[in-house]
Amino acid sequence: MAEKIVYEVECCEEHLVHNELLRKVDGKVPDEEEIADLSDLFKVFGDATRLKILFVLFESEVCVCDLAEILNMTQSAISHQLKVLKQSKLVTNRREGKSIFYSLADSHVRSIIAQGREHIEEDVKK
Amino acid sequence: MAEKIVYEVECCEEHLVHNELLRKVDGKVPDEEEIADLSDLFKVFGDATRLKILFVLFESEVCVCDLAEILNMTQSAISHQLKVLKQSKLVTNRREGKSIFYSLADSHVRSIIAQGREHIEEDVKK
DNA sequence: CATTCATATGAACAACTATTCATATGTTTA
DNA sequence: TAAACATATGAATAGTTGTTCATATGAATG
Repeated sequence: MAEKIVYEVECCEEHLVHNELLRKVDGKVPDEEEIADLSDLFKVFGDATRLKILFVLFESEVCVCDLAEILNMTQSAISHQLKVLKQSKLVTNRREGKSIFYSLADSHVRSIIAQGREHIEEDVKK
Repeated sequence: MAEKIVYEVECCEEHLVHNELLRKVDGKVPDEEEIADLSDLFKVFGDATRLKILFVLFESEVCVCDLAEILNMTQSAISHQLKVLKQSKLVTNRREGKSIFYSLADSHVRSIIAQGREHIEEDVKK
């Protein structure tokens, strides 16, 4: 972001705290690349099918056809989504004979989802 | 999910641990409504513009036109995204004269994003 | 080694989403 | 109260994404 920050803001001239604000923000917004990586990661969590897959994997290592059965979806749809999950390194897999077993790759998965659930719970309370 | 679980799995007949697996998973995957709410929440994080807005708001309460300047985007684009952020209760706003100031609504925002960044960092290490 | 089973993959299509443009709403000030 | 300013919003469009269908790959088995 740093390269794009305009150091003299013209709008809202009344409160000229704004240049101070710019100094404060400068360097705190990650660069485009990290922002892109982050948003790509959250996009992966932003799909019902992928979330369901992750919730199943919270309980156990599971093969593709079992995932398809449990979630009542086609093997192809599950396989496509597992590919996405693997590309973002949220899951890993291992072959055992004909089957391929998937499992969680990372502890952040649990905490990210846990925080998301907490946020939603708070909405209900209020 | 509970209502959709098939209790007798036919695929991969070799390892018949599968019905045990189904018992294990049963009830652990949140229902469709919670899954939808969760994925909707993560979709909000899954956009570069909205992430940048949140990073700016980490530093300070900011009005719409300053956000537009800082992020070098049109006021309209920012306004549309602020609406999305507000609908998911990630930000709040208050009016001060002609300006409307936005700020973070929730502490989960920081921890969700922090966990996301940690996950990405790990990728770099390995 | 041909067949079967489990999974992966590419193309196609429908659904969704982010930005732009034009304009509306609401507040202040001259 | 008209003009100027800050923000919001609706419609349109281009780009993205998830599923399906058909098919390919790869391992086990008879």
